[in-house]
Amino acid sequence: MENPELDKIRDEFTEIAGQLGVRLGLSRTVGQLYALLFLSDEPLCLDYMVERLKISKGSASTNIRELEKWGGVRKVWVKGSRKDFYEANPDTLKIVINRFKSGIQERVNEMSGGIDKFEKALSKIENSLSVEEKKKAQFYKEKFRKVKKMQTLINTFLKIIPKKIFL
Amino acid sequence: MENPELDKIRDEFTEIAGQLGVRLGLSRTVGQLYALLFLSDEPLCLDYMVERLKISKGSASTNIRELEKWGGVRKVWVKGSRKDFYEANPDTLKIVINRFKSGIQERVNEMSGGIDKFEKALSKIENSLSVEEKKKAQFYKEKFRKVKKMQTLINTFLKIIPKKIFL
DNA sequence: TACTTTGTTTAGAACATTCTAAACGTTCTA
DNA sequence: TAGAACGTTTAGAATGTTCTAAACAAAGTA
Repeated sequence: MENPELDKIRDEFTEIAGQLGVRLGLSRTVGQLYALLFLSDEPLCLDYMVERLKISKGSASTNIRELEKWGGVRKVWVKGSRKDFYEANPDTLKIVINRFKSGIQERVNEMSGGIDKFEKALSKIENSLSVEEKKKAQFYKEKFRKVKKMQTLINTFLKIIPKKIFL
Repeated sequence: MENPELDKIRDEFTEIAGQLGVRLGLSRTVGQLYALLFLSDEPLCLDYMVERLKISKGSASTNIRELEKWGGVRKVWVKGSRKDFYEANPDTLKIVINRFKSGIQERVNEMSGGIDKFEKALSKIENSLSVEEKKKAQFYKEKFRKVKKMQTLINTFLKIIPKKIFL
């Protein structure tokens, strides 16, 4: 059943997937877990993954749930076993894209909040500023507006992504 | 010239930009440096940035060049000074997008190479496999083809991005 | 040539992340 | 109810990243 050549290919594939995981802001292990499930024609239990990837039970547990959170895997029930089994969500591309989108959106929105705050702060102190300082404040305001415009563009764009990429 | 309120706003803005830098796979300091230049109406020298951000000269030197590499800033020559001065590339959005694109593309291409290698390796050993193993090898091949398809989609999409977002 | 100014490189410190191992809690089984 | 089988949590180890400080290199100035 176990062929060393086939196993080697699988192991190297998971390794590459691990690097992709890191790039996506997840951990290496998350990527490896997904790859292992992606290359399996049946659901796998934690013990198996621990064995295959040579990782600890704790790490497997934590990371598989992280992966679940991102919609990368789902728990499946296997009759006759008390273990948790998992299978890969086959829609890999969607997972990757969602990971990206929410990552960007999160940060963009966080920034939006900050900018609003700054603009208010500027307006508040504007009157007490010298002519020179007023000029600077005005300059800042323009820059902030520019950032906001950028955020709007990004948000609009993110909304288009799924439509465009799944045509 | 220095107004504490204005300075506070600038400092908080650079702080947020630092977090954005991290999200983009650059360092915090890179983000902060860009923000500082972005909010300045004149080119700044390294000493000034060291002073403002309370970072070391070495860090400033290394990170400003990283930023330069990504097209975020450019060196400008200021008459009467031997120092290097920098100014922000005003096209922030383009920088961010380029950063993303090349980051993804790099990884996708790296993966493509790996997949090709795997497919060749599979073809090579195919004959020496048992019936059961052959089935597994076939299964792997299908999966690899799926990954390749995904990569093609992503590449196509990345080519569209600039057209769509700058309309 | 000696000194100053400026930017770069690098060894190691500080920090953040992610892993492991072990303790723990829960649920099932005998 | 005792023990086994699992998954989860957590303290600390291992690892990786990015910073600082200091030595260094280069190039101008006196």
